[in-house]
Amino acid sequence: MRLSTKGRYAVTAMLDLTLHGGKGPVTLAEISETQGISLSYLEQLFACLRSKQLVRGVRGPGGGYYLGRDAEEISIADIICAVDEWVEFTRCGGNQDCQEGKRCLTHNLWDDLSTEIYNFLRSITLAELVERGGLREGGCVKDQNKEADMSGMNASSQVA
Amino acid sequence: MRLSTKGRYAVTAMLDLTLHGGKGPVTLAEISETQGISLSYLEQLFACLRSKQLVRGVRGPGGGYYLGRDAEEISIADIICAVDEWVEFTRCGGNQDCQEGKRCLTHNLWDDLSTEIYNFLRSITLAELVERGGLREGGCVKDQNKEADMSGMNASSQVA
DNA sequence: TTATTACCAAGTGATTAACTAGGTATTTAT
DNA sequence: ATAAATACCTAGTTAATCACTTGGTAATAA
Repeated sequence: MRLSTKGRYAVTAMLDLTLHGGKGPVTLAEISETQGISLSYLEQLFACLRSKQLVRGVRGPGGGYYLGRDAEEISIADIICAVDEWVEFTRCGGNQDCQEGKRCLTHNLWDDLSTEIYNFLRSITLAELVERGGLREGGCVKDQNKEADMSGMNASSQVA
Repeated sequence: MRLSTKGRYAVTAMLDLTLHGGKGPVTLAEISETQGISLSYLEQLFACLRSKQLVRGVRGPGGGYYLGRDAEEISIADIICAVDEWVEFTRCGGNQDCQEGKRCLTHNLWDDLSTEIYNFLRSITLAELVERGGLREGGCVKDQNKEADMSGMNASSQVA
């Protein structure tokens, strides 16, 4: 799993699309203006999203983009995987041709972690994000100061 | 939150350190050999880890690295944050000087998501990874077929 | 004293991020 | 039929980052 600013741009743009998509298609020019992302860069991101059927483009005046399917059926993982390549990390290429069991162990551990993160991101849909106006409802952590928040304590948010 | 191959290298190296750290310090040369990471690159990663007190170096023959504190008290988030800079994404710089409420909304949504991912990674310690020999079996998410699971993402496994 | 290790700094080629420039194709409005 | 607005496409470009190489210095056990 790769999680970079590129993926954030895509998620943010898709959130914008979800929020404004009710009143007809949304143009990239609008998203560019609202989110402060260059138009051509958005075009590139949306080319990726379109190839995965996450968005649907309508040409001509009055055109723009719709979500490719319901916001309930688009996960954050879908979006990030569409624009950020899934890079394979292990040297043994997924095969079990490692020299030592130890080496395979660490590889497997990472693979599991990677899968765990993926499943977590897949469990969050655009619809949920918009419905709840955020992820923290009720007991979740409030993080006004991120630095202070990281320095201590456990605030385990229960995940799926 | 930034999650790249650099962070994976660091996590893998720390896992190696946790696994072999019981019998005295572990040299970077050993990790380099076992994990297939260049020695000098490891040195750079461990300089970051050391500055955050996640590892402790011992010089001289017979030297190497220890974990900076108990494996129970080192989270994946600690490791990734040590080597991958936390890049601020939003344009308004965390301030509330956005033009529209809508824009702030998407920003907040992303911030919440980012925090959620961070909390998730913070909830997983090195000790847990090693104890359980992986993340599956019982804990967070049900066991599943990984291949079928990842069919949604572009699994272009190009290996260096 | 010597070998072994951590530690440090500078540089390199390849890749990526984010953007710019300049198009073509399709559709609506006039 | 024409013009404007939009998606869609290709090829750059600058800066940053990745993973690594080179070539050291400092501390310490044998």
